[in-house]
Amino acid sequence: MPPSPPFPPPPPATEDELLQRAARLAGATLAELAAQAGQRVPHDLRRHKGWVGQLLERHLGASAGSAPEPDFPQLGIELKSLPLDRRGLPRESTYVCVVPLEGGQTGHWEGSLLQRKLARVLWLPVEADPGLVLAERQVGVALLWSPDAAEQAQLRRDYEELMELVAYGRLEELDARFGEVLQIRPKAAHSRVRGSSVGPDGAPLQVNPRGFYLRPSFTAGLLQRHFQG
DNA sequence: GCGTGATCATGA
DNA sequence: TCATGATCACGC
Repeated sequence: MPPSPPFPPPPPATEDELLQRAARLAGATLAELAAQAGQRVPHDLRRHKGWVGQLLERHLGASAGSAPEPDFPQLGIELKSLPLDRRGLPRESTYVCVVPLEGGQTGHWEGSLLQRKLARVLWLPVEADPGLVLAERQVGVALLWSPDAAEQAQLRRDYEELMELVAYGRLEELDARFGEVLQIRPKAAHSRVRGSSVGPDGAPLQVNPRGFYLRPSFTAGLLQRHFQG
């Protein structure tokens, strides 16, 4: 019997180590990964929405917890699971990070939390067709991605456009339709949650917290860029 | 309560 | 079918 590796594993020391761990997940079912983690597979995700992502985090040794920084701080790499439908297209937008609603951030792309989180992302595709039982869904081949010049430019344009509205206190007229590849949507336990922001006149204002999300068309594009033509 | 992990549920 | 706005669970 080969010795069982420790579980959960410690944070990967190098990028290669992370990639090797991720490669071993390809083809595994969620049932297999849950068993290795000593967990039971929920019947559905309705009350376990982050379960798949957190299971993958544990298998890879992610350490950042809920801190606002990449999942592997030493490596500067963010981990994202990507739920795919039967066509291989993303079913959902991808949450990236909270939108800074009051000061602190300049609105400049460089150095922003969003830019740091998207600088290097380990995408882990996971089957997510509604017709597939959760336990039988398989993990796909991981992709360590950085935005290319075009993607970077588009992200930056959207970020600056969106943050300009935020900076001018025009949050109330900002909705999910803004942004070509990046959007801002509510991100809270529920719609009654309030957080501090600033109104158009500069006066303090309490609003529902927001998050940055990548549109499915954007993640579909980066998958195609790497796995197809 | 906040930021993380996300998916759900509804209307167009 | 699809995007938006709403919501669920966890660690601290």
